[in-house]
Amino acid sequence: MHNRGEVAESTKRKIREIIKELDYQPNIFASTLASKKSALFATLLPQPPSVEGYWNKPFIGVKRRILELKQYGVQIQPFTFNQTDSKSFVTETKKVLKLKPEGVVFAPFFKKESISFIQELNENKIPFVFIDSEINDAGQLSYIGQDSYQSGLVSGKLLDLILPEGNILIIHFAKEMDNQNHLVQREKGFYEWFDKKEEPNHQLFTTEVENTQNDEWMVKVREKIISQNIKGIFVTNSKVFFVGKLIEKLGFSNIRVIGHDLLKENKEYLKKDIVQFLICQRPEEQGYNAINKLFKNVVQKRVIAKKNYTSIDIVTKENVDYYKEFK
Amino acid sequence: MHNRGEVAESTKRKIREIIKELDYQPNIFASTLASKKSALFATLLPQPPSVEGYWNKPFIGVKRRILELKQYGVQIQPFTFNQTDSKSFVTETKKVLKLKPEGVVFAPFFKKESISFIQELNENKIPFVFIDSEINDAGQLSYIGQDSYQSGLVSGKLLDLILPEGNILIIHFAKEMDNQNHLVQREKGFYEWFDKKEEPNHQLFTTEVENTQNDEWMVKVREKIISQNIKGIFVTNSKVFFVGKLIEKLGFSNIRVIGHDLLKENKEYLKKDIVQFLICQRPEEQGYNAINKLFKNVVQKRVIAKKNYTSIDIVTKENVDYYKEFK
DNA sequence: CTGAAAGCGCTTACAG
DNA sequence: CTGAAAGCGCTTACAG
Repeated sequence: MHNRGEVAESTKRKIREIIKELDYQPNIFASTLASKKSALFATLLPQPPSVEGYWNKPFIGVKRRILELKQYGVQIQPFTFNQTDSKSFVTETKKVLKLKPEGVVFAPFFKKESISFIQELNENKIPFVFIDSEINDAGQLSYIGQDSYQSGLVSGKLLDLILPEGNILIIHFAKEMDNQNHLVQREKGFYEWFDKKEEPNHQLFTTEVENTQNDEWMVKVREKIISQNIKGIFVTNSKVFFVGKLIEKLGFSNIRVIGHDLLKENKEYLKKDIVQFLICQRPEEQGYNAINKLFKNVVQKRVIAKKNYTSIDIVTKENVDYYKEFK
Repeated sequence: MHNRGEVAESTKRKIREIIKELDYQPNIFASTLASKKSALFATLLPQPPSVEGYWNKPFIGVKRRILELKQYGVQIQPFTFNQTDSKSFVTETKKVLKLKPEGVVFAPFFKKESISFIQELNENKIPFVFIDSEINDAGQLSYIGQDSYQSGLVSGKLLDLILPEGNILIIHFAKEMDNQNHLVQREKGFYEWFDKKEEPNHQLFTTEVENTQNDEWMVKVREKIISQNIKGIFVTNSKVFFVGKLIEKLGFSNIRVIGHDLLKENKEYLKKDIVQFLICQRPEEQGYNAINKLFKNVVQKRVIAKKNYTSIDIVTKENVDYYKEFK
């Protein structure tokens, strides 16, 4: 039945008929119990700076699916790198390759460094799934995450909607921002919204904040807010709570703020009405799905979709409590 | 090990220790393969008026979970009733009771009639799960659906946000609206938003449309729009496409519209910018979860959460394409 | 009460 | 090449 050697075509047909007639459905429990397959996967994700950091969330999803798949003999070896240090990323990719896993889930955080990693993965025929940000046509099995450009567009629309007048400051809290593709895309989408407006009534400015160890960055941003008549701020990643802190500390009022992701601190600023909208992307689900796609392809030999865009959730003070991590 | 008769306390302890030591995890495949349990569930949901109707969606989720659970021996008997006829609901409840299923998923659409059904279910000790709308403390195993009051509040906020001036019309496309609790709750939440505003600048009106067979209702609503200076419309259920039709037909401009649920027609009006926001609730997920909760409780004897609120998704032209039915 | 055997529906190594 | 047997890790009816 399952392609064992040569069978006469007529017999094949007969068997298929019987299968159809009886509506035969193989019992997956008996099947997996008897087969005893196994697989080793690796994950390579950013190390969250704290237990409240964004990257804990995808990893929660990863662990959850791995736990479920233990029964199938699937194992995982997690690796993490430092978000502010592209060299640590390279070091870890080498460890991954040395392990020779049967599949890899990773965030192509640093574009340049990711490309050489991908080349090696392809050479070794190790299937891989992108999570969080993507590189087009790199031979990936699948991408799991937001459409960053479109999410930028949504942010633009919403900030425009709540901003009667004044200018807008886009803040990237990141090092090597140009090497981080999804931040670039979010900014692009955001600009696009205002570019296509017929009667532009806001001017846009962009700034990068690389270091938040001390409060120096606040001085600079404050300066910009005042000199450029900033009334709206868009933060391109999950670090919008820094802007919340700035607003609280310096006592600004009437500044509208949009950021990303449901971190605990971000949620607090949402509830305090200092941040008006958070754009969210179900990170636990992403981690869960990334492992699941790998499993379905590698172990179950199924074909899977190349792009798996997560929803672009618009979260406000009023609906935030209904976005929980898994059910 | 699994509570078979009397075992000495000391032996029990020893066994538990060994279990812990080996980190023993029972193999669910072997377990379900050997046990051969089975269960029969019933669902009682509204009959969708067309293949595009809302109630197809929860049922897609129901069928999906049932298909997965076939392996566990779970079977389902679906019943449907006519949304505009509470008597058909009563008729079907009788059929359900006659079947004596081991669990029921149903939408307590008509409050009064549901209460007597619930009484019988409780008497027969048949566990049941509410979907879509809920009745408090009725002995349900769980509720799966939105927090309708809160979702009304979100609608209020959004319509307020995009409405510089003018009045608001709330339309219920429903018969026996007072008997449909979640519509009442949505309206309540919606009003609440405007009630707590410090400087009210919109007046609210409510109307019910019971019959959409012909276009008579349009005449009446048109009259209201003009005489009461209506600039915003909120439709409390998935029938907002009717308002889209009205606006297209009568050529109104500058009316802002908010409604519910991602029906195909609603989506079209969203894309045409005739409807500005749709509040959504992941209906397929709800159907899937409802069956799953029943399964977990009845077959797996697990304890499950009493309230399972779905997220209140804010859907616009820009993010609509990323809300797909299941992944 | 309790130990040991049969069987759940498959897969796979093996003998013929 | 192909049929029949062993075994996956459990549950449960049964004998003692």
